[in-house]
Amino acid sequence: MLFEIDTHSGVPIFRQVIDQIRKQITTGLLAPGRQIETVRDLAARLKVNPMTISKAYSLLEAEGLLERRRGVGLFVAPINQDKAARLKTELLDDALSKAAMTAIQLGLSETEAIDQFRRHVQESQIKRRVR
Amino acid sequence: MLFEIDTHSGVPIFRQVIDQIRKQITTGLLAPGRQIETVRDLAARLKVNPMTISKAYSLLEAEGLLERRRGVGLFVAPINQDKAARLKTELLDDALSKAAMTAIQLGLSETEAIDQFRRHVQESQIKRRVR
DNA sequence: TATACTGTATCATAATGATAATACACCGAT
DNA sequence: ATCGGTGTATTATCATTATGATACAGTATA
Repeated sequence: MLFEIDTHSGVPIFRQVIDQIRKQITTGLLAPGRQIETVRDLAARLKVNPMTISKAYSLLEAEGLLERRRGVGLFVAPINQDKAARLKTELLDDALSKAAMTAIQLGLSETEAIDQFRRHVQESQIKRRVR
Repeated sequence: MLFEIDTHSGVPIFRQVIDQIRKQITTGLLAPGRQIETVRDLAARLKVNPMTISKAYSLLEAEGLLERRRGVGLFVAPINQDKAARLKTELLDDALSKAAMTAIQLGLSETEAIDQFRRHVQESQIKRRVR
């Protein structure tokens, strides 16, 4: 479960953690029943306080995406396929609409915006392959 | 100079204000020499504390995008075309790369990602026209 | 039954962001 | 010279976010 944190973005760490895990659950990268990285491990890896991770996990549990097994750890909750799809659409629309609005605000034409976006998609794919 | 603030995004208000004004300056929507909305006015419109706006403006001044005229107000600074272009590219790349990464993380193919993005661009254009 | 893991509660502390109310220096125009 | 408009400094207060250190209940396993 690899991801990074941007400490300069102004977005709270626990929210970034939540966002990343949400993505990984909706795509099935984190499958239901699977145990997620322990609080202490993730905290150490991100060089962040354990309580910050615990907070993120607790909110994800309240959201119904994680399940707690006392003394054992936190696991990905079983998830309805419809719900997963809805969540995924929500995350996607949010990200894309923000970017689209920025491109339009910056005065790009539809074609220009899409060309630029294509470039970034291809770069992202490369990064992903390299990992 | 119209824009909105999302108080639920976790991103500080003063940063959102800075982002919006940066966009409007780099595109020339806010032309050099033009006076920007007063601290008190913008604060009232966004229903936000004046000092929060003052902070945003001060940082933009430190960045060289605004100029102070004592007792009068803040004005858009003259800006090198190269610099404007560079800033614009920076803002655009930032927005698009984030969105692209999200789309890829969510498992979309290049074609799917672009199709979805096109949809959002068209929606943004409509919103813009309506205003 | 120890031991070593889970998550989390509980303090205290600190930085950051935002608010509120007041006051001040500055400028332009009446 | 006064008045109303600039931005901003000041002081106090508050919520949120994050840290650090310590401690504890629950569970699995040796």
